[in-house]
Amino acid sequence: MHVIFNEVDKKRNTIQRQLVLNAVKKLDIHATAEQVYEYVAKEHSTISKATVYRNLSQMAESGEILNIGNFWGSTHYDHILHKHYHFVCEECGSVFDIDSFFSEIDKQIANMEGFEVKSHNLIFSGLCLKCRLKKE
Amino acid sequence: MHVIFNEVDKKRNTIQRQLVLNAVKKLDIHATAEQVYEYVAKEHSTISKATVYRNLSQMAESGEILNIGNFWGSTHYDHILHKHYHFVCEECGSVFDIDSFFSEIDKQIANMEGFEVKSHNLIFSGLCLKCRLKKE
DNA sequence: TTGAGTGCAAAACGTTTGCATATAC
DNA sequence: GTATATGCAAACGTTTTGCACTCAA
Repeated sequence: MHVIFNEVDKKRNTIQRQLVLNAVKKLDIHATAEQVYEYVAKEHSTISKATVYRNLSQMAESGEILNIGNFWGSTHYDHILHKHYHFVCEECGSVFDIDSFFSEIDKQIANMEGFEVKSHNLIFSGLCLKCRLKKE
Repeated sequence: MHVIFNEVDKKRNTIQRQLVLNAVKKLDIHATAEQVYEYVAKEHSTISKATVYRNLSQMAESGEILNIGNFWGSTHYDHILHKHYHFVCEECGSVFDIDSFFSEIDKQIANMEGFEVKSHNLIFSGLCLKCRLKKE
């Protein structure tokens, strides 16, 4: 677990790149590009959204972070790299980690259908604790 | 399985509404709003995209069709209502039905985390047969 | 008759792109 | 020095909205 991604991918180690990655980690809320932008802009107000988008896409491509899908109209990123799932609250849109993983099911589906299954993404939805309590 | 959705939801039975629902069924490709629009426009050229979007959202809300998520930048809809999963080809973007369903896992997650889990969405990705064969 | 549904055009939204400039290497 | 990354503004594709009009009930 000590791969230096920047060297592998030959990416320049810019301040912006560091700030974007740091934001995803520090925010720790499965942040969107917008949330990362707002966070980074506080300390480095000249950063542009394009740079945030470019870095997030690149880092997801290289595996430094994870693109966990599009919920509530935006792409969310995760800094936790081990395989796990997510829960999205249908009321407030918050995203939570679900620390389970079914490693066998890709093979099951591949055998059934003849596809080359490379991965799967499992999203639970419902009400988070906060919103559940608010409802009564 | 003979619920008359229009009566339940008090929706007017417009030509456009019928055409949109029919398109989702006839296309049978987990169509996007754009695909539904193009299909319907062939027989009813005056329909507007806004009407297609409005009807798709409404029908997904009421349960007449299923919003199966946002892949490749667009929301896809399914006319098959029984619980099942999907496979998205990362090469061509085609969406296929996977006729499996793990009915117990919502409860497992709920017990673990204290959320009110209402449903889950499982998306497999990889290469479809066509794209797999094209690759060699 | 009347208000839910429509068509249109404009706007909103998230995201990507072209280009001149800045900077990491 | 050079080419990659940046900032900006403009463009993009998807989806939503305001409004006057239409038509299903």
